[in-house]
Amino acid sequence: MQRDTRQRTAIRRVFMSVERPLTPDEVLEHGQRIVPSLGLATVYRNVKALAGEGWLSEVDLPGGGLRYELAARPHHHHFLCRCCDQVFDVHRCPDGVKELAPEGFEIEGHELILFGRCAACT
Amino acid sequence: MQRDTRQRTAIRRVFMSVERPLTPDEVLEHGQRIVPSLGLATVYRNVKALAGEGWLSEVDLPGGGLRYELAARPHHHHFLCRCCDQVFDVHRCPDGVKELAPEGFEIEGHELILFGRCAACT
DNA sequence: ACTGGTATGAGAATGCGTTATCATGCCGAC
DNA sequence: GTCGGCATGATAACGCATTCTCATACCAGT
Repeated sequence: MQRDTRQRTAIRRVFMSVERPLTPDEVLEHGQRIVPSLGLATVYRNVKALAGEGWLSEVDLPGGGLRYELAARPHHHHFLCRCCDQVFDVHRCPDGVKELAPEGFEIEGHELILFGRCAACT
Repeated sequence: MQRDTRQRTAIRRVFMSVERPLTPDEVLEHGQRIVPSLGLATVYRNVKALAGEGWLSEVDLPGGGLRYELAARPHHHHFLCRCCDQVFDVHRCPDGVKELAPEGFEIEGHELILFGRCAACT
């Protein structure tokens, strides 16, 4: 059975208040502002559970380490700031992606990552 | 000073004969067909050196672990086969990528990754 | 061919992200 | 409020990619 703990509630609140994918470390940092005793293991456990039940989705970007974001977001892509390593959402998507694959290749999905400097780092 | 060893020559030949990014393990596997005694440490050393001198470029895709490819290739993107984990080149690029960034964000580069099944795995 | 010195290779060691351990805390049904 | 049992948290352990170690091999200049 799924208990409703302060920690789990805090982690959910973190994702609902931030509109970008977070690493477990970032979740920990934000979550400790709500529950100071929050531990990293708890973050991993809950984030994995929330992804398992479809509430979060995994975001696998270059640079190692999975990030997580709310699953209930429309199709979008990501901007990775080379300065602060934060990831931001990009809500537009180029047209014609499906037509880019070589002959005989079957496209199931795509990911577009923009690299650069975010507004705060410029 | 840079010596011209059988191993280094073999590694260069591997990249010149394959038109897709390779992981160190893939380089080892292909290279051992030329120099059977080739070791993984040597692959890592040479691949890093060749990237340092600009002959190879690093390809950082989701899924962990850097891949390498010839640096002297025109702009292109990648197709990651979810079945065999090989990466293939995609030579076309969607238009208007530069215009996708949010206000105040400065784009320095972009990477488009297609996921699916390659021709051999279909 | 000789020789100095760099490159190699097998395995140990490292770094890092993630997961397991287990005593303790706290949720929630009673 | 009491109590059983899952969740938590500090830390150890793990997996994996990558790098280091060092004795040996083999380029390259003579």
